[in-house]
Amino acid sequence: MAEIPTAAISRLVTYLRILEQLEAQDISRTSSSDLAERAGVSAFQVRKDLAYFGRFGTRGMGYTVPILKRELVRVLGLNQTWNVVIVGMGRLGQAIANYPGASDYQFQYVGLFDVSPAIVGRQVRNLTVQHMDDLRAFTSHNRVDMGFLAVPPDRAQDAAQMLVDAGVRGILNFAPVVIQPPVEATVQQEISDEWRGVIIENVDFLAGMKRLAFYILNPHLKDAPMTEDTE
Amino acid sequence: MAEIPTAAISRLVTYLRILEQLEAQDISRTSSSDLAERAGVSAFQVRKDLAYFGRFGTRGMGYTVPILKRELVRVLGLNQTWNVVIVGMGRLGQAIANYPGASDYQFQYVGLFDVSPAIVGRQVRNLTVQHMDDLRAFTSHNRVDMGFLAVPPDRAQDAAQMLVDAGVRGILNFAPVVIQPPVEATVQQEISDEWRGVIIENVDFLAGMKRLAFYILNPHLKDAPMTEDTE
DNA sequence: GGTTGTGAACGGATTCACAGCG
DNA sequence: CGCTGTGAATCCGTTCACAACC
Repeated sequence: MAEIPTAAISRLVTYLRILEQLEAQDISRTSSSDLAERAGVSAFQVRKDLAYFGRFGTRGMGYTVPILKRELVRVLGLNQTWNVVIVGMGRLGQAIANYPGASDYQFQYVGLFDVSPAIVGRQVRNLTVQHMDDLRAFTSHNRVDMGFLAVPPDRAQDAAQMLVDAGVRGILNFAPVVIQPPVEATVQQEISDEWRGVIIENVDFLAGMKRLAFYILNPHLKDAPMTEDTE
Repeated sequence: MAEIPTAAISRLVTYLRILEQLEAQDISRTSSSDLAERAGVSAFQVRKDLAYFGRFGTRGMGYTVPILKRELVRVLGLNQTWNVVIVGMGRLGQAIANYPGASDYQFQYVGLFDVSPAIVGRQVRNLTVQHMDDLRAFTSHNRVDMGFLAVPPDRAQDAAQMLVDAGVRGILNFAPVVIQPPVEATVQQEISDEWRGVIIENVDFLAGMKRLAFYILNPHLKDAPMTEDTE
């Protein structure tokens, strides 16, 4: 399991972003070494990462920006609509909802939820924040693919459970906690079926801050982000 | 270079968080398998990760929560004060500034910066947002260890350069771009000395969102986050 | 000539088995 | 006897060298 390195997927996202920039600058051709330099990795790495998914270039020529972009969009599953709910509409949830770029690839916020009376009912980006109690009813009437979790740490596990009960297929967890499938107390293997196949991805800013502190104190342990000779 | 896996550092941060929770629950002892279960990794992994930095347990007994916590705090460099400036005080910057937990380990926001007239002068968490033009003067009068970068993508590289010029030792980059040391146009190896040793850590929510999309479509490629048998 | 695509080699990270010690 | 700490073994990801091809 995991024949394609997870790190490769992160890099593909980076390559795609670079291709968007190239396209915006009307640059129509690129190469593995050009991409490598812009992405801060080796050209070998670029070619290997792309090779996991197909043959997108022309030998002797390089890659055509729009073609490679289209292929990466397809590979990453960004050529389809993703319906997203955000759970937790405090400052962080609002920042996420308003952050530009999510809609570029059909990520659509279809529902916003919170429990605080001060927040429920508020208008954010032409959506009205609903109460968490209404999440279940909402998802039974609307397709929801992902949930973004922006609640306080002590609420995260419960909120994640509600998202899974509501049938989301993936959770982007912003809370600094490890989200766990429940360890069903009495009956073996029962509740956890809902969790089977639910993908959890973490975006943890406090952890990033602490890693940064560590690497400032131990710079030699950091694999330098490659700049000069790319190959 | 990189005798200690970078992934190990991320896991140490997780262990530390778990130890805080245990302490809050007045649990004073734990073990590698207990930590492993809570962190979603194997017990081997926990022991190996800790072994990179010392011997913190007692054979036959396990670990004492406060002791292991203290040691991890020391290892991660969290037993000292870190002075932080935030560059970019839009919604995201404000959410970061107000996010609880940063001050737990002496991360102190000492300066907030932006370029927008609508934002400069505003009061956030008993600090007044200053103009980017004043960053240099500010850092010459105040020690600043890290910069958090929460500006729009097209501003990120420039803002990073300003932070480096201002002498920060690390950047936590929230913008969806690769921050690069400058490729000094004319003279070889000149400007990039300032960049030598500057650590860059990324927290990219748009990338997380796209990885999530990919893994929802290709769940078998995701290394399952370990739950059941921990060893 | 130039650049991609890829099997093989390498190195680093995880897993394992067990020695060490309370 | 139990759980840690760790050298050895394995596995996986990155690097490499070069064959394939425009």
